[in-house]
Amino acid sequence: MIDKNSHTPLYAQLKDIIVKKIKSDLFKVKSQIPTEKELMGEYRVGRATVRKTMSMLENEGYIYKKRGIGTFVARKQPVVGFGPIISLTASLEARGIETENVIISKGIIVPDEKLIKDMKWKEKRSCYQLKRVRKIDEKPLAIEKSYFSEEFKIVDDRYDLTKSIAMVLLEDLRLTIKKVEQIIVPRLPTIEEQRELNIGNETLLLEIERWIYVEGFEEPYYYLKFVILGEAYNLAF
Amino acid sequence: MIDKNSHTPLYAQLKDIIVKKIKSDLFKVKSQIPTEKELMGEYRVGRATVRKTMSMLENEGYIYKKRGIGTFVARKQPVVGFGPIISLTASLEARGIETENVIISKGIIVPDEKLIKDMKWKEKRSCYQLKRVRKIDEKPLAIEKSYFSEEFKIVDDRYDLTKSIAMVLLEDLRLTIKKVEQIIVPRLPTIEEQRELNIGNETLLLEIERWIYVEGFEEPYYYLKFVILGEAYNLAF
DNA sequence: AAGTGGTCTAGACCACAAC
DNA sequence: TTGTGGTCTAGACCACTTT
Repeated sequence: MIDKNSHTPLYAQLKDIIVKKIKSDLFKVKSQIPTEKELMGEYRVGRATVRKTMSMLENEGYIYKKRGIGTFVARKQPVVGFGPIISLTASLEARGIETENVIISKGIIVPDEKLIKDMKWKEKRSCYQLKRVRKIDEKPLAIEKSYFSEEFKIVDDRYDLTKSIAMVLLEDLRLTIKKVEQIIVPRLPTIEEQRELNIGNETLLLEIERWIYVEGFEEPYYYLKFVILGEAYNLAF
Repeated sequence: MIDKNSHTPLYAQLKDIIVKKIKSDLFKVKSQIPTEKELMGEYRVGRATVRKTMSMLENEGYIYKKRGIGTFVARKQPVVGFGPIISLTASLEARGIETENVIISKGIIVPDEKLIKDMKWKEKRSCYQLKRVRKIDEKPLAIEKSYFSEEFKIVDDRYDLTKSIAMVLLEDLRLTIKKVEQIIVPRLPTIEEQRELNIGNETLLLEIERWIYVEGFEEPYYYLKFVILGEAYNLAF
């Protein structure tokens, strides 16, 4: 199994072996994998080697550990954050990660000058606002604010506001997307964000603004602004 | 400095110390920090502890190592998760999809007025262009054109141009990303694209333009324009 | 040849969870 | 009490870079 004379480090060889076993369902999701001691014996390697392997697998999101209990398979694919194009919800779901959306506030507001400009609207009119917090395993991951034209507001009892707004746009309202603009800036959290995300003042965030234009409307139909934990992509959930 | 009776692990204490020294400019960016042996002596800890500390600092993007030379300060702030956002390669690889990059053309060009505008440059100067086709299982998936300032061109024999340019930016050139802008427009292919991607004239493409700004430069450092098969992604924003 | 980081082992003690 | 993962040490050999 492991070639000690190979130029490939033992931990890398061991990692490949474990990944293959996970992908082939020999090690099933949520089930326990052999203990460190067992792996040391089975593959004739030292504990540091086993732990290096496990550390890498944990960082990539394949496994998670329970102190005093053992090591378990998290999923068959490594974790990434959100893809370059698709939505956060979609890309997390595609990897078997369940996210929870908690609605903080919703309703019609009268935007101030700054918000009008941020939304790239040409004139002032009221709009519908939705604020949500995205959570994974009870841990807050992102804060999201969405804005729509009031005339296109999503009626609360007709649509599930805890689902992807994007899917509502495309599938339920049957709109055709004409253009998407997006700006991403890394920055430090505000006091409010520190509280809402339960983080310190030095944890880096990604601030993402997104404008979605649909057929038939000159101005952006949907403006989204959200902050997400910078290290979200390698969190081992 | 380090309290061996504390409940905080030694590697965590050491990490805090190093981070503070980096942030306070005691360890300056790009300068070498003490060797592992020196840190072992100065803080009276074992090598595994030093290496655990350094490994965490490296993962967070604070430091980088040069084999046989030493360890250096990369930046004063940790790196955030831009990889999956700006690198198609990274996000596909994370799903276990292996892609192949074929270089179509490369070299220095003199941009015309339109390209200058597209790149968001303020004045005319020559630039380095790289055109690649991304393939999965021999099937063309995307056509990609990258543009850099000529002065920052990636020297062919130093970097692997079939890899993710974004990762070269972040990891090899050790640049800090300040902002990413992106525009996505769904559209039908041109005749040329139909030929290059081997598709019909009704296959939907996504045209993606991306500007990456890095610390120290006002204008975009990197301009990318690519088209990708629409079916490659679910348009679920 | 000397110095650096990369890999690896053997062994120790600890905190935590379950029986 | 037993077994798990968490931390830590001392020491060894290696590959790589510079002198």
